[in-house]
Amino acid sequence: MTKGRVTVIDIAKAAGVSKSTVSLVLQGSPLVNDGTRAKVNAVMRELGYVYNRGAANLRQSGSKSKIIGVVVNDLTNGFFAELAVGVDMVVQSAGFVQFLSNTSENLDRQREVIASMREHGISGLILSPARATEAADLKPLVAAGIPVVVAVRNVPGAKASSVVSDNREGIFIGVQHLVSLGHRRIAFLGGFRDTAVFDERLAGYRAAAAACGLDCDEDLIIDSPPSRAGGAEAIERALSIGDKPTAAVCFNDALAFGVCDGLRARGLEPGRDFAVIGFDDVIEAKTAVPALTTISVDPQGIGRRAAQLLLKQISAGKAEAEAIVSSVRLVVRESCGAMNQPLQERKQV
Amino acid sequence: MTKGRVTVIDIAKAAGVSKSTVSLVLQGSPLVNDGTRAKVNAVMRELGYVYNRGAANLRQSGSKSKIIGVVVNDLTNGFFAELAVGVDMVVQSAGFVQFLSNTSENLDRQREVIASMREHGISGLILSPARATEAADLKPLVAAGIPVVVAVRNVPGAKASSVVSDNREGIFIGVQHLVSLGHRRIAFLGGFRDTAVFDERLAGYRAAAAACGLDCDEDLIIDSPPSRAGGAEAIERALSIGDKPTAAVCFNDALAFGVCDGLRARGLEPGRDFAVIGFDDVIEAKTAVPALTTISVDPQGIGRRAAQLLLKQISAGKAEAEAIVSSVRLVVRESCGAMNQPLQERKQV
DNA sequence: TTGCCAATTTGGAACGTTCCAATTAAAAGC
DNA sequence: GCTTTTAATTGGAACGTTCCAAATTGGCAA
Repeated sequence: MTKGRVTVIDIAKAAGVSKSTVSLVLQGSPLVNDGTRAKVNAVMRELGYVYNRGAANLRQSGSKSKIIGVVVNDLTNGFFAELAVGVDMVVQSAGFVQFLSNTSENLDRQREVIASMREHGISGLILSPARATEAADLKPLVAAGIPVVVAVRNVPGAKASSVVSDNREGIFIGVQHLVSLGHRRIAFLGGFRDTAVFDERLAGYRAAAAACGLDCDEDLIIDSPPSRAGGAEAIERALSIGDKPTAAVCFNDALAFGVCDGLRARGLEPGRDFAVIGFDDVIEAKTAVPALTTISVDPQGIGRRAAQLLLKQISAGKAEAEAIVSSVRLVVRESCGAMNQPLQERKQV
Repeated sequence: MTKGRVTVIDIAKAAGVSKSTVSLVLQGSPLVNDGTRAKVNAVMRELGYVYNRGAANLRQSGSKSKIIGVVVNDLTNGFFAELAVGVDMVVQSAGFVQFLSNTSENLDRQREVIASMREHGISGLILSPARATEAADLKPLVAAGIPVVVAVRNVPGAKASSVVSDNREGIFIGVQHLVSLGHRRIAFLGGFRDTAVFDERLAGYRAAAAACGLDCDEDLIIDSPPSRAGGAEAIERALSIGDKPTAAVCFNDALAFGVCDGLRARGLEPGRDFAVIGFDDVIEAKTAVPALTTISVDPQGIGRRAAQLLLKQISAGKAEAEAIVSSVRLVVRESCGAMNQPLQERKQV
């Protein structure tokens, strides 16, 4: 209840030392005598001192702010929430705090948020970019020597590190699984064609088709918004072509649910009459009916790895960009129809 | 690519004015001549100036930091993620940024995180407290005159504002609904007895029982961890008593799912042989089988309100504590059995 | 001319820390 | 006893901003 806040000078006065000594104690310097250190610490506790990081950052004007920025495109989505949690885990235990903001896929907001974080002197940024983010959006950051790690979605051309899941491989094993269940006409449904993730997943589809000797009919590749509604729309189009598919790999789980809706609207039961595979393994995937077969990625793991990479770059001063791909795995549930097969066949999967 | 970062003094030199003038421009003061302002702004853009909020905060040593801290107990849980998003929405549009951290229900971590936020000079805190948080944990904050709003869970005895959902009313209407479906033996399952939320919900249960003329048998009140496993355990105990219940209101949705598991393990089908009502309306509630009848609360709305309240208190300098209760509503789905009833009866619900 | 007013602008002194060079105190070497 | 070494401490100058009181304009009435 003194006038203002209690500063290092107040501590110094009360402990009978100089402010410099108090500062040394604060930084855990070995130069200071144990007795003095104890005394100073005692006084600090007594007076209820709280460290002013702002002032400290000002002086040691560098990347020592102990703040790392985290910007995600959709925190409502459990996937990205998990990502943020993963980041928080490693960031917190390294004594940093995280500035977290949500852009809701809005590029302008993303710019604002990043600018604001710069003003606050973040020492690094982890970004799960909003759709259509360009390298130019990250340019000022990297130019200022602030390490940036993009996660989940790549930003083409950006000179930043990245941690993304193995999109190509994921769709590849999905298609492979469907082929092993006897499907030959397999559609690739959903997603925006102008995104890097789409490209990678489509590449996986093409590679699998080639590997399994399927003819890769362009009619079977259908883009649409990666949402539930987009899924219903996509399956509608897929079933309107001449030589109909009997199975589909979907851009993500939300879209796969929409595909299930669309199938039912046509009187087809997903998992029995048509095989569906999603991507992401969101939390609802296992409780939905039918339970969704999907490609599981580990968002929390991606978050952790992104944070580790960022911290490494921060402490290294300046490291060159590094790209990590996080592996994925197929989770077989009901929507692919595998559960309908006789047991001896299922064991082969 | 000059030596260090570009400061207000660099701008002043380049624009041929004094640093004070630049500062005035920065703050949008009406004192400065339009021509000068334009000139300064141009130079700032040209030199790539970035505002140093840390330095500013240092001078105007007050609650002007434009940072608000948000601490949630479990970001993995979609409920709290939504809360954070709600907060972010209003906080961002007020020109603040949010420091978000996750405590994972860990009290020590919560303390660390709050301390860290204080060091960074947050101008307010929104806290969804970890279990067993005590008023003492918030004491230093409020003593320092930092506005605090607790959300979702109340902290008994804390001199802080709060935004919580109407727990009492929620369980009340849940029980009432079950009674309207003909149930007389209704259990209250799950939750930790030492929490404020438990008390409120139990009070709702008791009030509804009294209002509907049920005999409120203490055997029907069973506490357990509010998790899926805890639900299975709770229903097990509930069905082992002499005069078995035919329905249950559950502490939350996760627990309700566990109750469904436990019922099935006993050969009972939830929704047909036993009515189950959850609380929270998590995202899986509508896709589960049977779809869960539950009390819907609006976490994003709570977040928004909490943020608005906090901002109000920040700008007001010092306002006294205020308590907001956020209303809830019953979402009737399948697990309560209402869908099995003839249509004319359902309309009464 | 002189004085006065409004409109702009400005130099320093903060803010709370860290860092540097310099100082002091005590111990050690000759 | 005198220098040298080591250990511990210290004052003052930064850091980049805001704020205050004061100064500089130009116009305009007396």
